[in-house]
Amino acid sequence: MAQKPSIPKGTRDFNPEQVAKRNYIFNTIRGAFETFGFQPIETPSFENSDTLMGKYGDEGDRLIFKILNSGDYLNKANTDAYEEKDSNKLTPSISEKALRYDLTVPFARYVVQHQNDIEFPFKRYQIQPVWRADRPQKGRFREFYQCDADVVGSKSLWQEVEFIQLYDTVFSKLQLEGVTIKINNRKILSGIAEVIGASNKLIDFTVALDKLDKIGEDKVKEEMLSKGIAQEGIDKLQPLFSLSGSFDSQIESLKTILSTSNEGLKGIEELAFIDNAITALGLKTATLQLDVTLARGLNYYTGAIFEVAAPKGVKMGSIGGGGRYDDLTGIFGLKDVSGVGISFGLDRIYLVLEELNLFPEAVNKNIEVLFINFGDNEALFSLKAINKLRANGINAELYPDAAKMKKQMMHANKRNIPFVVLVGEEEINSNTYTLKNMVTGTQDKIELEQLIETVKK
RNA sequence: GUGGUUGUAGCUCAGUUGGUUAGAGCGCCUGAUUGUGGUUCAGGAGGUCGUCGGUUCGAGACCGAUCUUCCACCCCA
Repeated sequence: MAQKPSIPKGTRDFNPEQVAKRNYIFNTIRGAFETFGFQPIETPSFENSDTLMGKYGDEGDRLIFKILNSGDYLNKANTDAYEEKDSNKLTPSISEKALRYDLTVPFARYVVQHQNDIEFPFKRYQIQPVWRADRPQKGRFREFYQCDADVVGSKSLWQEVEFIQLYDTVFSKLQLEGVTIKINNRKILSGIAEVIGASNKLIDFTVALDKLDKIGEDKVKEEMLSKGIAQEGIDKLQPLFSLSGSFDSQIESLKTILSTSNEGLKGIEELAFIDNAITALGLKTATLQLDVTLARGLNYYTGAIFEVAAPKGVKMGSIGGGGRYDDLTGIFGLKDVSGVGISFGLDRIYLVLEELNLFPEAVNKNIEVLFINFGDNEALFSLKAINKLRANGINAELYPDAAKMKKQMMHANKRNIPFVVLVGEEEINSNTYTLKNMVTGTQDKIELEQLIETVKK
């Protein structure tokens, strides 16, 4: 009757080694967040559907996991929608809750709900799992962790500057050198759309533009044309496709292209400010790159847009993203609270570190000393010593059963425990301990203090 | 949501045009060795071939459905 157990597609179990590695990343990110002055909050795994639906676009709505109502949900279902087999119409009547899709929208909800208790500007960080009903593929899961840091209540561009430094700090600490922090600005994208007369098709326009390095110039033009953007408008984009070179020179070219758009010029000004600051401050290992084709999260970003690409040669989608949203809390009724934030994709960073072999050896907090169990008298004597080792910060344990010695040694070996201590009748009588080094295979009969010293090294 | 791909022992994989009791390496268990693991030697256990159904005298192999894996698209961390 035993059924073969399994877990849902796109989810994973983590063994002790994997958890240790994940914690290493979590701790690095958390440490950086805290030194930058962010404070932690947590929100529920699931929210009311109204809070999430409609915030991520149609595509986003499709990817939100809906939770079926409890009880006799069909009884209260929208019968018309049921008859018509209209899932979108039926869903709200049978599902009132949904799993968190990201950490930004729940944060906006949090800010609005607790606005009277929050001292602005409010810098919060949040490290929790999110869920998406996506088809899994490389670096894409249905359950994964996001590590977000956001500031609300300040329009200062110094925040953008700090976030770029935060990215640089975290990836440098993780020894992940050579990441590219791409930056763009929604205002520039709006400006370009305005210049080519496609203001009302901003999303279609940017989605197509975003694919430039993937499908090439011709295909991008094709897609724009098919979305109803006029040929003469597309012709005006020509200088954009050949845009290259340093941050500065791209800025200069953009000034020409966007000379007739006030909004576009504003975007350029913002980017120039950020770039000047970063140039003056310097980055440790990351590179800041202006990428006008970068178009993410347009359903709520209004200013800067960030995306972090793994070092060259690593095939992986973005390992971080973020941006400024001037009115995210507006949809929940709180106006004029500007926010800006970034996110780290833990699971993808993990894959990248694994691929590049960048996890430190020491992440695995293993037991260091195993005491062989020879019987109750010896066990009691051993535990007294173990208590002293533990008090000295040494991870030590006693094998629980007085099993065959071979079995106990084998256990130590399989767990990669570096030291084994043998305490039998002989040792008890002379108040000594036989310490065996499992790597070299050598062993010595020594006193407890000496044992502690040896293991500590 | 669209297209493709994968599934055989705990793990990595073989398995000829459908033909008897489905194999290997590694791992696991027992012993050589009752206070010594990692090496060696001897022996041993372990599979309803993802699941359900169909074709056939006969299916691990062929067909269908379904689940799962990985990949691309859409979108995204």
